[in-house]
Amino acid sequence: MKDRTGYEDLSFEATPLTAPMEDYIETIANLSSEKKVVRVKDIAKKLDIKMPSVTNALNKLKEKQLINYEKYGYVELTPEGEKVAERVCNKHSCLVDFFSDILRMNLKSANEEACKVEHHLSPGTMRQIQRLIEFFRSEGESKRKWIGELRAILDERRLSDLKEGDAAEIIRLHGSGDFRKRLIEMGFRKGVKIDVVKYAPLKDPMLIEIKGYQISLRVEEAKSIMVRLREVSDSGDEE
Amino acid sequence: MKDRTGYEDLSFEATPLTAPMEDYIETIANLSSEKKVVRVKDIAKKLDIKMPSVTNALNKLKEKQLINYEKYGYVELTPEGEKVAERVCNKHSCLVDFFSDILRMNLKSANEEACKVEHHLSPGTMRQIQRLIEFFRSEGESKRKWIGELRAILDERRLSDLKEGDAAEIIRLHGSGDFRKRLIEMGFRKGVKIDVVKYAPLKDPMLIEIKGYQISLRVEEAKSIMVRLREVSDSGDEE
DNA sequence: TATTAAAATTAGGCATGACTAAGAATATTT
DNA sequence: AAATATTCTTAGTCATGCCTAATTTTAATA
Repeated sequence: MKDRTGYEDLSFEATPLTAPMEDYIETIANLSSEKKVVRVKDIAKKLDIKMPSVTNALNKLKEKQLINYEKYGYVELTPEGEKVAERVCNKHSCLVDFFSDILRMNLKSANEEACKVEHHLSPGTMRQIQRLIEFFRSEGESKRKWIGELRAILDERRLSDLKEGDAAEIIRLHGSGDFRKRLIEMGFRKGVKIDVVKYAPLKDPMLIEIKGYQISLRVEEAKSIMVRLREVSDSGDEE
Repeated sequence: MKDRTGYEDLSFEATPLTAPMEDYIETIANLSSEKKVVRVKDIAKKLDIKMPSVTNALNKLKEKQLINYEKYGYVELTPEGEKVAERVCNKHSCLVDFFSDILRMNLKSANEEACKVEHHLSPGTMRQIQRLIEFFRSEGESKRKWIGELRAILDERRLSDLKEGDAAEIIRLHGSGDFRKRLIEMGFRKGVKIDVVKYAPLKDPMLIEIKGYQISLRVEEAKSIMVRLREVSDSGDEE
């Protein structure tokens, strides 16, 4: 910014932070409430990047006066940085609430999705989402029934959309006669409980547990099995 | 990808598109339904970037076989590109619906916000949002009342959050006695209608029309005036 | 057809933000 | 205290995706 006023740079108009920079601030804030001191190594690990990238970013954040940081030293947010952190963290947790409480996604997915969009939504939009959440949470007799209806819809998934550790209950079977028949023979019926044990490395065959037996299903097959989430909720992340 | 199978590159695993590249595809799709032919200049204008940037991007998209494009020629999506476009456009319109119908934002804001996040949400999340929208749209006697309640909440804004052209009605006045008193003298009372005429270039003083008079208000002042949207809805984009 | 105007391209730059390789500073151990 | 390990930084590279300036191609007009 040109110094046309005669004042020092008072940052009348702070450059808005880029998404990655917001991520750094957020991570630093999280780490400092977890640990005594925040180190380059920790940040690198949390963000899954290499240390030199962190050093580089820290120098930029220092220039913007968002952190206190000396070479080889620990990292701390300045009051200004704290402000930014609070804004970002509020967005994040508001979005997590939206994804988990309203859209009924599991916490892991909710967190991932929040991370991806939190840098891109305007305050106005966040305010509206906040209100939506509050409305859902506020009590009300008739409201409860309605929310139950909505949840029944949102909790219905294809078996293939579940994640490791998710627990569900069969609602119905789609698909053509042949495979469907085999499923029924194996005990896939409405009301039967299913647990997702794990996915193969490439995420294709999925291993599920049903009635005490473990069965491996191709994802394509699992798509025809509609289930309702129990306990932990979820949303499929991949198509 | 290394050619370890002996096959040519069949793109088993197409590189996922970056956000800007998805934007190009989306823009091309939109333009081709608007116009007879799609030209570099049109794309540049729509995305508000310069032509060389477009040329550059088109060459990359051509390599990925998403568009047909010869030097100095028109641009067309390949069938593969159409698929991508459909995916992206579906996301976009689903999000617009969410922001406008559910969060009650005006179309312009809804579109802007959709553009910003459409590249970052997973298919699983989109599916849940889609269901939420469908649920809101499906009819139901008791549901209507409930939705009305929600809208009353979501349609409440600070006057400062409105956009040019928005129409609203005063709900109540916050703020301390002095300024509040002046407002009341000027006719700011519950139920009175207000139109936002325009904002000054820097968005600070806002010009509103009330009871046939035009009044200029500082944004800080307008924050203390709570209104309910009529007709066109909106969400404030700036803090 | 020659000339001008518009559109598109090439070439070269720049900011971000990641990386590797190598070396310097700090901590830890012996 | 010296030796080793860990942590951190510097220096230099690379991919994206934008830009400007200058040139070339195509289209429109005289």
